[in-house]
Amino acid sequence: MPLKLYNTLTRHKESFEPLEPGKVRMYCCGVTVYDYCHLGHARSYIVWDTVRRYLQWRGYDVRYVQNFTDIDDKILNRARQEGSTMQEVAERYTQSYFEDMARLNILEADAYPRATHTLDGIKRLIHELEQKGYAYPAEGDVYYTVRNFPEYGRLSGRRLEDMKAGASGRVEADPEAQKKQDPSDFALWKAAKPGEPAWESPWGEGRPGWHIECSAMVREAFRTPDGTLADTIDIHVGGADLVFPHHENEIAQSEAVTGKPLAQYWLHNGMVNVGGEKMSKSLGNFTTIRQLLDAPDAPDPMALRLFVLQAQYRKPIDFTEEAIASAKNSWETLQDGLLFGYQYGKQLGWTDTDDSSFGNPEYMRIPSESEAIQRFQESMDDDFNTPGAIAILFELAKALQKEGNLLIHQGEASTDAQTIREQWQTLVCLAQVLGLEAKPSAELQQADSPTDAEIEDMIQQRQEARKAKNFAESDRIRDELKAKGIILVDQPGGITTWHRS
RNA sequence: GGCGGCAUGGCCAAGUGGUAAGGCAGGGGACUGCAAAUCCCUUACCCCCAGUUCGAAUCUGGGUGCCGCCUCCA
Repeated sequence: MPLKLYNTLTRHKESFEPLEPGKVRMYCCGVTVYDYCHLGHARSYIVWDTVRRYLQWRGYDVRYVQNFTDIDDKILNRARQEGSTMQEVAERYTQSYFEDMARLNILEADAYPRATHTLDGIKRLIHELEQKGYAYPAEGDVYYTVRNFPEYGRLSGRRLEDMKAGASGRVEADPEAQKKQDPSDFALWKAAKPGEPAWESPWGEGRPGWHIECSAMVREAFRTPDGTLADTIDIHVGGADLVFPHHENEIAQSEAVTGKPLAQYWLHNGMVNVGGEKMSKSLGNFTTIRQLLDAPDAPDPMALRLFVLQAQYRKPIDFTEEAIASAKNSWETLQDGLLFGYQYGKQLGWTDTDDSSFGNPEYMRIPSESEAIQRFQESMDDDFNTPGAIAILFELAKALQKEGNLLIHQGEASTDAQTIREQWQTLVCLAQVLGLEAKPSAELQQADSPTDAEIEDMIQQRQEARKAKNFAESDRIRDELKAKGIILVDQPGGITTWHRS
């Protein structure tokens, strides 16, 4: 069964065939570093991180590259506001990006090209476009001649004529409009105004337009071993709001020069909505990742990850209190399953629970033909159907939950230890493919935690109170132990068992 | 106005021709002094209308509603 993915370019699910067998070249459009990332960013990068992990799990050697846009009007404005520099602002939010993503268990890319480090490549590309007749200078700016690229609009499924109506009105207010030969043309290079950061170029001091950096970065980041610039990569991803004009323009820039497709597959993630509306900076309805995760009663970052992956990546998701609350509870269930081995492994007679490799998926050998894994792969192969994949995780987690409960309450499981072990390891391995991981908390033995003997003693006292039908006293003892993390379970026959919560 | 997408139980969400996965939240029962925990059971004809078919949530046409893009945007 092949992996299928929905290609925005064709608007169909297609079988995935990398250019080079076994290898995947994947580029993700990153952030403009002028503010903290919000939940929209979180979704996008969780989704693409998951896609990357899955491709790797499928055996592909993936090169994953994601850029930082560190030259931009918005960064500049921010710097002006706070009397800082573009570089300083960009650096700060680049760092905050890494911090936020690490919390969400998003793996680092293989390379993080930045606009400020790509100036040579950008200028070379603009020069080539100029030579081939796709670009023209105008008063220090350089624009792309959209009319000369017949394929323009193919990715976003629109024609130039159709866009005119909506674009008028706005375009006329745009000061750049005077310099453009056509309203659809877009800037490749912008002349610097006095006091703005600027780079030398054949067209005068200035800075690159937004779209050109990605075209230049893809060429350089995926060079062949002999140093030849890359023409085509396998997968290009980003938010659905980048389809037009950003990705459309990237295609126009790159393909006009190379004559080859920029990417074989274009994948786009759906938006995060708030009250049915897109979460965005301009609407002001955004919540930053750190706001959510640092709030009192904040969800575990994995709960946020779960919230995102519980919807298929192309569909919009609504960010609500209720949804997060639900995700928190869901994560509890999954987390208990992931920690099962740490909690019950010894009791089941597993001999390796103290090994340093215990719980590490890399050391787990699970039967790849198992039903759970087959179904997991089937779901994920269908355009990364993470909700379907997560359902399998829950089935495993619930089965383990049941066994754990039986172990606590009856002292033995209903299945043999080896089968349970396989279930647990399967769960841990598959969850890791989705980036969902639970780490055993380092035995936070509270200082006031009573010893086993003390607990037994108190249970004995409570037993006597119960015999005397002094239930107020027996309940008091039970509550006292509960406050110390000891849960009592009264069994039929007057036996009381206990465990630490 | 143009282009595209979505509409499944209280909430979220899979399923794309054979009579509805999963999560969250509920309900009932067993057990219990009570509770907790545990165990068992349980909740949908898939927006509307018409059509194709032996059979449609699933295909076709029409309608309604919501959303995204067309301006910076993940």
